[in-house]
Amino acid sequence: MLEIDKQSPLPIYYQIEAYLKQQIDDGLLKPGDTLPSEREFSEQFHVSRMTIRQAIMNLVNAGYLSRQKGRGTFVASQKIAMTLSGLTSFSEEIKHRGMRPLSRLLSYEVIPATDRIAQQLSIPNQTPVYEMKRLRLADDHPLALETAYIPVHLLPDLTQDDATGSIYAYAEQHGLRLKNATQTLEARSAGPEEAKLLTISPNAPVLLIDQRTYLEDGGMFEYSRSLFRGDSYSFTVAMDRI
Amino acid sequence: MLEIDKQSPLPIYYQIEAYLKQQIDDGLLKPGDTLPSEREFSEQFHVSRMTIRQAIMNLVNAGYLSRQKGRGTFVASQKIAMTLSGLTSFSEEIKHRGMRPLSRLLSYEVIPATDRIAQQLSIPNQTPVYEMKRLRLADDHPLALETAYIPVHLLPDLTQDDATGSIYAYAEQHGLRLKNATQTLEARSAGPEEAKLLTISPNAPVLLIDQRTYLEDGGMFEYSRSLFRGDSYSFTVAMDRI
DNA sequence: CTCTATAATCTGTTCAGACAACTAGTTTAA
DNA sequence: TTAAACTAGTTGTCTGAACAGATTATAGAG
Repeated sequence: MLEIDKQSPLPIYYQIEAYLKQQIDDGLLKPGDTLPSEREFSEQFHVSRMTIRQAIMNLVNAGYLSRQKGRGTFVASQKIAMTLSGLTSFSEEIKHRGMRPLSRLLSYEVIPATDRIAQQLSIPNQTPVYEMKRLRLADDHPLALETAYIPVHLLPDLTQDDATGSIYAYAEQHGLRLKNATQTLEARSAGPEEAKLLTISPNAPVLLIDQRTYLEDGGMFEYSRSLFRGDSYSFTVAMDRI
Repeated sequence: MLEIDKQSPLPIYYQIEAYLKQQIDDGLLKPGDTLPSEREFSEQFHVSRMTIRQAIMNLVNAGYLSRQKGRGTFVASQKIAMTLSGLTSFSEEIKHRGMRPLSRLLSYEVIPATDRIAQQLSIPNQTPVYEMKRLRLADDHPLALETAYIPVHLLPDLTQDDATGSIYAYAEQHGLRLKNATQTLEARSAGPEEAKLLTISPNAPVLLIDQRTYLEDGGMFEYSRSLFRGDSYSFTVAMDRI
């Protein structure tokens, strides 16, 4: 039974939201199950119906619940929720698939932005940017080849050591607030050098993923281009409102 | 200037939402612009602040706006909104890219579901399903090869003619409410027959997209597998909360 | 026993107001 | 001059209430 702490700095709706999400993740609430009505929740937790509503609506948007006017609130099928709440960090994703992630830094330098990179990052030509090439491995098997570009002025003190770990974590520790990203996927054939690094034969199919990462204030943080081995990586995405 | 119709069957928040979306799409509100505060809107439209909030929050979730506590509400960069509101129909997407979509029905039959298809559709083995193969063209150039499976009991009266047009539209006209879909993408090499139909050389890279479409009640509507030409198709997706 | 009207229950929408937390600019004190 | 305190403005959270619209169960009429 959930105890709500109205004194907590965490909002009440957030506490209820986390509680329900836990119940679903733990399997105590199964897909198709009917949830108590808003009024019942409201009395049970001694909070306003609008507060309950906010918790429920967030879970509906995240794909955990579904509701129908006049009928009630139901637990949604699980797969959608998994893919809708976008976990993006390479390390997290590999761990989630039950493998051990590893990165090898192939190169690290500061270069003036070329036309294409400047355009992708929405910055003037020749602006200094970090260029970092990394080989991504899962259980010691090469999985992807990534080239990332970040404007130097956003992270002026970044060192080669920092680049070995998670850049996202480093950025957030230095006051940058990342908000969202867009990815563009395409099928390509691997070139000779790429094939060698990924230990596949030349012209084998690879998934080319261009990623643009945005900051809270709307500015761009990073542009990266990755090549994933076609035989060992697939990408899943959920879409609403067809 | 927007006139709100409080007698309209359309909710007030929805009218405000549509009005703001229009302003953004028309370029009257540009990325980075600051919106009036909630209180100002509230007085301007003579509605409660909570109603304004609901309109704004929906647009924030759709990627059109962003907000910061203590600062205000701002128009977000456009690309994200475009990809976040998931337009999925092949025809719509091709039109959106300024091309002319066309479908050629290659085969249409009712078969008992094989293991793989039954599993993908969450139905018992051997259940009758429609199998429809279509070649998708954009401006008369072959773009994709699609094989779709739909349980017969969901659309018992489907004819070959119906299958030539939009199945989604047909399903909705017959009382089925589609809710969402998941897509899994992978890079592959084209086989000999596939290559011939797509007019590419054998072993050329193709994008394999598996799609599962769900109904409002949580049941599955369709499983389809498409092969897109790697040289002429890319797929974009937006992700929140990194 | 069947069909229809009614009632109860549910989510959806809207309101007016209150206080908290954060931001940015201004004023005051050292 | 500089730093701290204050203030006005903004979004975030929460309350309690009311009515609308959809769905389901129930009671009553035929």
